[in-house]
Amino acid sequence: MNKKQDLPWDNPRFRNWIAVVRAEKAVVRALSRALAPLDLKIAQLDMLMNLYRHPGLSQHDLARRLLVGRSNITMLLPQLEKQGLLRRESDENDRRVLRLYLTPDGEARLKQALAIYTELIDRVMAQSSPAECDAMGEQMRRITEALDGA
Amino acid sequence: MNKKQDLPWDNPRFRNWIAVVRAEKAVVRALSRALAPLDLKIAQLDMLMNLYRHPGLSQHDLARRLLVGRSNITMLLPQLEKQGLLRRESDENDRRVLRLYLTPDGEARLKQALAIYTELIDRVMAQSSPAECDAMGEQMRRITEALDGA
DNA sequence: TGCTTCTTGTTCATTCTTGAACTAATTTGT
DNA sequence: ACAAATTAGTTCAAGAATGAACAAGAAGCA
Repeated sequence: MNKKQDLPWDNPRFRNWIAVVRAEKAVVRALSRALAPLDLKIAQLDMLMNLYRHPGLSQHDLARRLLVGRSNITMLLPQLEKQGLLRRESDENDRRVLRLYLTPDGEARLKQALAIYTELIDRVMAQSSPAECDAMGEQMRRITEALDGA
Repeated sequence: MNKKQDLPWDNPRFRNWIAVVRAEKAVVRALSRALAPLDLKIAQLDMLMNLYRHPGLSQHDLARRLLVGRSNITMLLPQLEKQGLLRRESDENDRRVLRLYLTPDGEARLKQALAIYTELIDRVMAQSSPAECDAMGEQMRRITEALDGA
């Protein structure tokens, strides 16, 4: 009749998920600090990464990719635009949409940031074998799919 | 000489970590929505969980456990106190510190929230075998340790 | 064509989080 | 014992993220 017996800390799935949350938070903090010298926030880096891989993305599509609201994009873009890291071009076929492109400066800054990011992730993932790492990535992709479907 | 060849998306470690970030974000969004009917935010649930397991925690120690600033605790506590979910008692030995305890109402609300949380995590982790899940948890714990040390 | 409905991006008010500066209380060193 | 350095908690201003309400443009349908 121990009241704690049915609590989630005895559930391996729950405990393991908590470990994921803690690790993710720790990495985010480390990355934030590592990026500070480049004057880049993580949210900004996410944008640059997406625009590098998908040039010409609309603000709406970028928001969906980043899992943030459209208004968030509107508020963050001027910072990056003022720094000259990206530019907005209005679509000729649809005058509502603005298409986003990295500038050469934007690409250069992105690559500096990615060097820092990969260095951190390599260090962090060195805690596991390549096979373990892949297995974990696979699990995570399944989780994302399971939630996106629902 | 493809300029993209040395980019992190070709690095399995990097790609797998991105999968972690995306999965974590997806679960957080799902949990947020699932908790809305209880009028609880995730940050508040985190507090209640920690106070349940460690009654009498000081605000400072709670902040360290949650990896947030002390001021954050100060700002969030009144909400939970007003709802009658926890109480603050000043320590007799050290008049600077306030010790935090769940009220019976707080415990009851916490258990409702944990039922929702575990249901979600069970569903999400059902994507992996128990062995895979444990292996992943272990990797995550190693990552957290590696970063906490540094 | 003309009217309704959707969609894109912006604005605004609100909430969360942070870090620096501050007060009060305790500890340390001499 | 007492000044200096630490520590716990609070306050404040600023930055980020959200969702609702809105304007302009596009699409669907009679």
